[in-house]
Amino acid sequence: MSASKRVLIVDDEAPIREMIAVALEMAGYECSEADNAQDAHAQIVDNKPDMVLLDWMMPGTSGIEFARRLRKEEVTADIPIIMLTAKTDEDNKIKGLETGVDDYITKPFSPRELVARLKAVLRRTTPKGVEEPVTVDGLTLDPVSHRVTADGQPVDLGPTEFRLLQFFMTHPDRAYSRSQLLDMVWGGNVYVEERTVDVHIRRLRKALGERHDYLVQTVRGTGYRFSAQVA
Amino acid sequence: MSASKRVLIVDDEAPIREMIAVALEMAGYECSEADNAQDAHAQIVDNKPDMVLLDWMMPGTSGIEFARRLRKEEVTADIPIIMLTAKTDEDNKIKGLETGVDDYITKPFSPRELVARLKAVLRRTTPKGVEEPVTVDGLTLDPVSHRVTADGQPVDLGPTEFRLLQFFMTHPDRAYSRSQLLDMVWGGNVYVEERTVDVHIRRLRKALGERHDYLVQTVRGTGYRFSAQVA
DNA sequence: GTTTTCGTTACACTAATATGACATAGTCTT
DNA sequence: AAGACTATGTCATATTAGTGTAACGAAAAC
Repeated sequence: MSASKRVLIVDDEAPIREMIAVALEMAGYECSEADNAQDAHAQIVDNKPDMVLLDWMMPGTSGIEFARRLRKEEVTADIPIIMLTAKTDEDNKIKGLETGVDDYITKPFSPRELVARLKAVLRRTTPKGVEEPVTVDGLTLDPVSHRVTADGQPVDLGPTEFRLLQFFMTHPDRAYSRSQLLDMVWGGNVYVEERTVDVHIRRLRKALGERHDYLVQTVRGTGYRFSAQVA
Repeated sequence: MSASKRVLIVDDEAPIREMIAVALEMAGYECSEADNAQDAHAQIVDNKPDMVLLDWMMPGTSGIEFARRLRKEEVTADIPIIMLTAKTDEDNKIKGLETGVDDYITKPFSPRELVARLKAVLRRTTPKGVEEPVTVDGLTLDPVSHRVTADGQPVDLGPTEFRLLQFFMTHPDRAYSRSQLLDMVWGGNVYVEERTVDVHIRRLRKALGERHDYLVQTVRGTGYRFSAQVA
C-alpha cells in the first residue's frame, strides 16, 4: 500500500479507456493509456506498469496476440494481464487463459467488479519483495521503508544499487547477462555501456561488505548471479 | 560466442549505408545492404536477416510502405524493423509505430545509439527459450543459474567447459568428431587446432572428478561421446 | 616394434572482470 | 545564483581467469 499501483489501459476506444481510468483512479490506482499494441508495448517496456488491462478486440495486433507476445518476452513476462472482452465467448476465454492471461472480464462490467478483480489479481501475482521484505542470510531488503540491513546494521545504498539488489533478491539463483540487467533494472530504451553494470556491481558489493558480498557472484563470460549457495 | 546476428541495411544513399555498416560490423554484426525495396525484399526472403534497418525516405516504394508489406507477409512478419528517419516528424512516428515497426531512430544518430537500440530490440524480440536443467547420474547442469553440480556439490567449470558439457548433456549417446565439436561448441567460423578439443575434454573430465568422468568417453579414431552407459 | 592416436602438462597469450578516478548532471542549501 | 553534495556513467588501468599450442609420454592399433 505504499506507492500506488500503476495500471496501463489498452483499448482502441477512447471513451472506454476514460471510463476505466476514472474508476481506477478513484480507487487509488495510477493509470496510463494506449490505443494500440505498439504504443502499449513501448509504454510497458519503458514504465513497467504493475498491471495491464487489455481489450480483446483491437485493430492491428489483437489483444490475444499481444498478450502472447508479452508473455514470450523476458522483460514483460511477469506483468499480470486482465483481458476485457465484449461478449461471453467461452472459446475466447479458453484461448485467453491458455495465453497466460491472469483474469478475464466481460463487458459490460461495473467499476466495482473491475476494481475487485484487479485487486485480486494483484494480490495473487505480486511477488515477494515488491511489498514484502526479503531476507537472505541476514541481509534484509524492505521495499516499503526502502531500507537494507545486514544483520540489523543499516546498509547505505544509492538508488541504482538498491534497485539492483532488489532485483537480485527477488530473482535469485539465476545468471543474468549485463544486457538483461540493464533491461530489468535500468529500464528499457536507455542506452548505457554494459560495463557500467560492473561498476554498480562493484558498488553494491562494497556496500554489502565482506560478510555478504559473496551473494553477488560473477559468472564469467555471462554476467552475474545472486545466490546464497557458494560457487 | 553465438553466431553473430545479421542485419540488412536498406537505404538509397550508399555513404549512409556504409557508415552504418561499419558501425555495426565493429559491434560484431554481420551486414548486408540494399538500396531499394525490391532488392531488399529479395535479400530478406533469401537470407532471412535477424533485423532490418529501414530508411524512411526512399525513391520508389517508401520505407513505411515497405514495412507494412513485410508485416503482412507470413514469412517476413516476425523480422524486427528499425526505422531511420531524417527529421523529427511526430506524424511519421505515429504511422511508423502503427505499421508495427519495432523502434524508430531519427537522424542524425550516434553509432552507439544505433547499436544500443538494435541490441535492445533484438533482445526483446528473441523469444526466451525454456531452459530446463539436465541430469545424468547425479550430475546436473542448470542453464538458468548457469551451474553444474555433482551429487549436490558444485562443480567449477570455465565457460568453454560449461558449453561443452551442456552440448554433451543435450546430445548424449552420440560420437562427435573434434571438428564437429568445434562447430557446435566453439561456433562456426573460428580457427583453432583440433587437438585443442582434447585439452578441454581433459579439463572437463578433471572438473567432473572420478565419480563422473566416465561420462565423457573417448571414441578412438573418431572423437568423443557423452554417455551414461559404459563401453 | 613401429605407427597412430590420445592424454597430460606447462606456458605464453588473450580476454574478461575489478577497481579507482574523474566528469557531468542534478539537488539541495544558503 | 553560487557552492556543496550526491548519484551516475565512462574511462584507464590493474588483476585475474580462461584459452589455445606445443611438446612429450602413454596407450592402442597394426
